Amino acid sequence: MSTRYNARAAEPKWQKLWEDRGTFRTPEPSGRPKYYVLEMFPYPSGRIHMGHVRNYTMGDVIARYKRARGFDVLHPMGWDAFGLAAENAAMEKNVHPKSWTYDNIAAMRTQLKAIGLSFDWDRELATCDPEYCGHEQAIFLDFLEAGFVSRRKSMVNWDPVDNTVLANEQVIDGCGWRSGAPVERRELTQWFFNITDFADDLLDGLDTLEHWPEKVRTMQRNWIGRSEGAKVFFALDGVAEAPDYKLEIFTTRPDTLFGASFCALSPHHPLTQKLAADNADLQAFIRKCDQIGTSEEAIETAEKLGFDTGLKARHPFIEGKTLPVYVANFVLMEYGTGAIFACPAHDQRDLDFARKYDLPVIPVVAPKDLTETARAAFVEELAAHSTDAFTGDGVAVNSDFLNGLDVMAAKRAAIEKLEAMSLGQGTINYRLRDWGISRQRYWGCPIPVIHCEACGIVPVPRDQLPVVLPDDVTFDKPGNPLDRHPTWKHVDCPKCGKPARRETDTFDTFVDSSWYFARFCAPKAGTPTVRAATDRWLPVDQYIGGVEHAILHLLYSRFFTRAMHRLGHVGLDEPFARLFTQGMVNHETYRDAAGKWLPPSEVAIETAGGKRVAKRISDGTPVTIGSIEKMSKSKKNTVDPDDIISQYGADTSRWFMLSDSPPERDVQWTDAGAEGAWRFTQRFWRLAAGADDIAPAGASRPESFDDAALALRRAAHKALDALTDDIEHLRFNRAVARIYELANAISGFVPANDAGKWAKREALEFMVLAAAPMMPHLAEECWAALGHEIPAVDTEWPVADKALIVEDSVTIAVQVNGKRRDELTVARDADNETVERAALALEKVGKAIDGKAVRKVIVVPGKIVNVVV
RNA sequence: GCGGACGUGGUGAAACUGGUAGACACAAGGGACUUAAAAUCCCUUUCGGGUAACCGAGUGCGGGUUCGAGUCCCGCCGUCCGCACCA
Repeated sequence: MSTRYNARAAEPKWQKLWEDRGTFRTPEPSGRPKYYVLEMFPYPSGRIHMGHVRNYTMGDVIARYKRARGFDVLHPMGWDAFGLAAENAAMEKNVHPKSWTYDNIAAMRTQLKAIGLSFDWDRELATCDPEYCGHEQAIFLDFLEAGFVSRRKSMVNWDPVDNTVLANEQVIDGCGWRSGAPVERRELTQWFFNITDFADDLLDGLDTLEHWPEKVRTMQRNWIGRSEGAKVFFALDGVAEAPDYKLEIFTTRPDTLFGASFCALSPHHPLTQKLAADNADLQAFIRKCDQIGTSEEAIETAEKLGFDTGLKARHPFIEGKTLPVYVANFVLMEYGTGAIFACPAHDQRDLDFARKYDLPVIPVVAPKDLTETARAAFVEELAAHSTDAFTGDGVAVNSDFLNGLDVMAAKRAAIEKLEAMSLGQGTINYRLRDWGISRQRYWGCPIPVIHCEACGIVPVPRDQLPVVLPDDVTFDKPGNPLDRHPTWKHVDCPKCGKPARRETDTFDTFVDSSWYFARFCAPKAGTPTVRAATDRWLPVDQYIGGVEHAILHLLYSRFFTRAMHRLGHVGLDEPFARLFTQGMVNHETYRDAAGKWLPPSEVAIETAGGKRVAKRISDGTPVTIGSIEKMSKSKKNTVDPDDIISQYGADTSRWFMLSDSPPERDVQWTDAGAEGAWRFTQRFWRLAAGADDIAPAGASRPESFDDAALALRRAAHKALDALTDDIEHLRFNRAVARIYELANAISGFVPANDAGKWAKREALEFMVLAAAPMMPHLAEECWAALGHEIPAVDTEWPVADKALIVEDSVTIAVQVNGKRRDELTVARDADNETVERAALALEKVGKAIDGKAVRKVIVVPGKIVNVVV
């Protein structure tokens, strides 16, 4: 044996062996239980980063562990390959998005393979592959036929410089994230998935996802934002062009209608727009509202502003009463109907507005159980002075037929009355919007429809799929290259044969990632999915990824699965049975004297007088050590996995990513930590491969063991048992600690006889096999050195002997008045009386009792004795 | 503002359903081996007092429940995340 473990030589060797043997190829149905492990697939940016290493290592540990436990494992990998970055690269570096993307994929595949991940590479796919696109287009056509898709005008964020639509998250402080130009609101005809039709189902489904983080479920619940209430129609006086105009509003508090003091319209409400057409003051007001901006700060400090339209709305319940109609900056067109009725007494915003414009405040709900006088005082105070609206539960007052009812009952009664009068109806409103999927981009999956003057929207016939992107495009001009391509969009209508126009918008890339998990079940099939395959593998048993996808990707995938279920592609609604969101990888930041960010590779850290001091390696100038932040290019605090792997090996990186921090929390990358992990791989190697005082492989178990050997066996079985449980629960940092414990136990053991040698081999084999999912290459190397022909990866997971885990005797703490005074070793099954007597006999206990009368003795078997005096 | 998570040594963290707080690792200090260094091995390391045995304090702060609280309850303070004029 050489004295050093050479990861650089060993790792490729074992990777090749696994590949040659087809070890990780997904098995054909075998009757064994299945397990589908999936990590969110990456965007092929060109380089793997440490976050990927962490994410994929966690998945790999599970995949390898489940494989060893006898599961048929599906563990695929692919590429979320469409997206804007490829077009930006095309513009900046003059490379074609396609070659840029596929080159990146090739580079990243090589990097991922160097980590030794147990993917079935035969199932690899990229969402930009024409086959994948074609199947996605077929699913879209299915959705279209099934009525899950619609096409309508909607307001979008339009970047006037880049000539493209921006997603909400691409708008920063009202400007395009790339161009910096102020974003315009523009009305555009767009394709939508009717996700709101599934809103209730998506909401209810969350209750079944018990193995999802509560946090993610809450976020989705809030995002869907279901609220029950009523639509109310207010007849308007003073709309000259439409005397019968009815203003439709949404409210969750129909019980407060008797407290209404005004109505308010969004600046973007159609009626507002109509009124503004010949009203310059209103136009100016609308402009003022739009200028306030969308930053959090602006919204938080924004004053309530209103513009009196002069219109009057007729109160639905009070004959002859009218309410002024304002345009107000705090009313959003995107929510509800874009118009409200305001009850200042019971809504803070309405109250702020009413106090500012001196509108009436009419309390119609009072706290329960107030005396007559107290209630009158409450009403008086709220109406006249208070600046705090009363939003709590209570009883209706000043509300005619609602008086005396509590809020819930009053809501119901109000809705009933509105419905009877045909002035409104109970309704449910969602915050969730339909999913706009049109993108005016080149590098995406083309939407497979054709626009014909005569026939309208015509789906591309299925035998003409996939609609592929043209290669000959230019990026020298802003806007969508598909749109200005000389020939691509010109096609004959499949229905009437006349010249027609291809849809030039492409899908939002979230569409691509909404079904890839289903495609992985049968990635080569001629149909988008194969039902037998999705039935066999879905749901994904363990899905792992970052929390940043808690809402969009996961919600869209849940929607897709439901829609695909109705069409028979899959047989279930929820694609991901268990979800785990892992934390980020952080690193210290460094800046030079000029405040410029420096990468860790250019900085040397020294410890002087207990303080850490940083210097620039090149010239020794001082460097400021900054805060610990998520690794990012902008702050240059990144560590390249390739560098780490070439320096220490993949197993060291994997080990370090799993140790110390709980997987759901952020982990800090430190050089010292990485070195520590590397030192341990070496120690592990010396311990396992260098052991010359162990029994031969396959030797039968001795009849008896001396105390030291028995203690080692106990330690080994205990560590194995605990580690197995830790991996089952994804507590990788604890699993790592168990390996350290076991290694420490083995290090301190010297066999005194053959039984001892046998015990040491057993412990070493446990250690190697238990570490194998985490450090697979090192484990193989050690396993072979221990004399095994069959690779560790094909060796079954060892099972701990429960009899060895339970100790015969236990050490328990003895407390006096809850304070620990001594400890006591007793037989595991000693009865309470014996334990109590032994505890009281202890010298230190007697001293602590100090002659006082013992009032009570609590004995918790196997845990503790507490003497109360 | 609303919702959620969290707060434990110099550091990352353990502590299952209330039962010996600090496992395991990093860092630091000391020692062994070596001509020397690297590597390795051993020891110390929650804080305060004491040579020591030992004593006292200790899981953000203040209360409470309990024989017993890092863990449960109430009220604060702080950090992080999500949402946000949602009618």
